[in-house]
Amino acid sequence: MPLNRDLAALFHHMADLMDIKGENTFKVLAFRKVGRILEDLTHDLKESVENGTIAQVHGIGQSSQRIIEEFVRSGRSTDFEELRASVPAGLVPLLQVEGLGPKTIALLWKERGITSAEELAKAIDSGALKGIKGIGDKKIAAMKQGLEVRAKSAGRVGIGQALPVAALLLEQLRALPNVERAEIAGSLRRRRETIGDVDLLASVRDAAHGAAIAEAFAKFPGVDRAITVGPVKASVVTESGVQVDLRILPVEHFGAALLYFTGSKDHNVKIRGLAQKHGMTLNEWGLYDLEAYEKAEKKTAQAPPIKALASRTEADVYAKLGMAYVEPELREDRGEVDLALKAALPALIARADLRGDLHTHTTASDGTASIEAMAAAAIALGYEYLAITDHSKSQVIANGLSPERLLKHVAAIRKANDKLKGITLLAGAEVDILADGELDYDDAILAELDFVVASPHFALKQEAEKATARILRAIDNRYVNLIGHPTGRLIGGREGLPLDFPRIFKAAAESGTALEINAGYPRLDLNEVHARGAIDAGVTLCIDTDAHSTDGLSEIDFGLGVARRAWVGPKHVLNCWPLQRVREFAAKKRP
DNA sequence: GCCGTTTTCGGCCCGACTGTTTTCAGTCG
Repeated sequence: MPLNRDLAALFHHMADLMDIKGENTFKVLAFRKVGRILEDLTHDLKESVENGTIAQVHGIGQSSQRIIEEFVRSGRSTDFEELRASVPAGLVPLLQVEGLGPKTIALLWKERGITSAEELAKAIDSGALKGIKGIGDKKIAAMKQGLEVRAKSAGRVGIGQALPVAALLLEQLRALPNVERAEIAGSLRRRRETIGDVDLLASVRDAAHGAAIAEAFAKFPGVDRAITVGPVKASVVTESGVQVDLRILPVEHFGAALLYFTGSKDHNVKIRGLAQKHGMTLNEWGLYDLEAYEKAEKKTAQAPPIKALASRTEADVYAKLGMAYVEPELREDRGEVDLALKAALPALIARADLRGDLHTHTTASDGTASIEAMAAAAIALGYEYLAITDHSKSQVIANGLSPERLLKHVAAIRKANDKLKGITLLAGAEVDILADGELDYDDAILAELDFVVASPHFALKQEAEKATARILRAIDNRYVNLIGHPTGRLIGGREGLPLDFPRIFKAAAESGTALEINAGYPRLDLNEVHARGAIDAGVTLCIDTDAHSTDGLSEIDFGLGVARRAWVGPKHVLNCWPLQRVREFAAKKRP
């Protein structure tokens, strides 16, 4: 839904411009919030404008509504254009520079006429920044470094790259003396598909150990340089260019700190507001009685000297706020707080709910393991069934199977299945959806299979109408049970097909065709927004690894992360169902 | 700009760290 994305970007852009202009902070925040709401919206904005539902969205007021309506109607916004004309465009990217915020950028603009990163770099080198009140030598040096870092790094990194970095540091952290417990927090714990920085949390029995831990952390192998190092907090940049923030807390405050450091920021704001409403205050040290907290004598980097109402575990804090425990993947201020207050949160899918994997490869095409080896790995994971779905003939590079080879492969799968105990193998294929939506095998061949995955692999730059028609045609085929990685996107790589999702969802739901959440990084396709939209439209999802090796089968967790962030439960997911129901699902579509 | 079992006006989460500062502003998460 490019319109949603464009408008979300517009609101973020406007917020940036207003920030630099020095507009009221809360106004800026309001615009950022609208931007975020639009990003998360699972239905098409054009529709919500036409049927008036946009006015009902909490957080979108009259002003934003007016901007949205104008943009949907005309593809432009006069408010945005006026705003853009009043601030040099080159200043906006400077907000991404570490250590540079709106106030400093405005100051540089006003005092030295700087309007871009290039001009700032020149001014730093020529010494032109000297003498500005409030900007000293260290600040100038920090700006110089910030500009250099930005030139090198690509910003957010994918979860597939960030998780190994975090795991390595976590291991070293846990090995330090006096570290009681260490955990991943932040957006990585919430399983966002990309990560701005890695957040780690360590607890100690005695707060006095904090400084030594922070210093040791700043010198871990793999750490390139430290940004800040204090007794309760340290930030470093790794050699791979990822920023890692560490927070150190006494054990009795671990829960509150984990909650605070896991975020999201918007979730935190919401529950802190809730605390306030009940005469309490919530911070990273704990949940406190507001009156007692205000009277207490507080010191920087030390827990307040009063007893917390809750602080040891996240569950304690939520309970004291009158809420059910909220899983990290749900903490995005997407309505989870209200539901937690009513104890009405959805049951999320978990690893143990999965009964099989319905999209896997073997040595028959481009996999590295035999049918038997894949089956053994699936048994080890506790699966009840496994679909073997090798590539079809167009995938020449992947050693795709000709119809003749496929039929032999099917016979081999059935033979292996007869011998195996403890698991059922389904004979399948991952058949290419050609550019016009035709499938890479004839129906007569597909009819021989137990389970058919159809996926787009090439021509992934088609425009929306053509791409949508292509996938719809595949869904229309009675033998197709699952659309694999429906868009073909790659995180940090390619955009993928710009599908008209409402139409895809409708067709998939009506025809009894499942849509995949491909768990392989960097695919994660469908993404969380589309997965949520799919279940809202009554579509059955399927979470598969697309494994090309036995190890690949255990890479399911990224896919589960996407699903959980999309509020997906086991009832929505085909491969959480018993085999008999999976067979019925497939049979129902056939004549 | 957004919102309302504290409010249609007046609030809007909270603390750590850094740098340039004699008591605080800016940035970050």
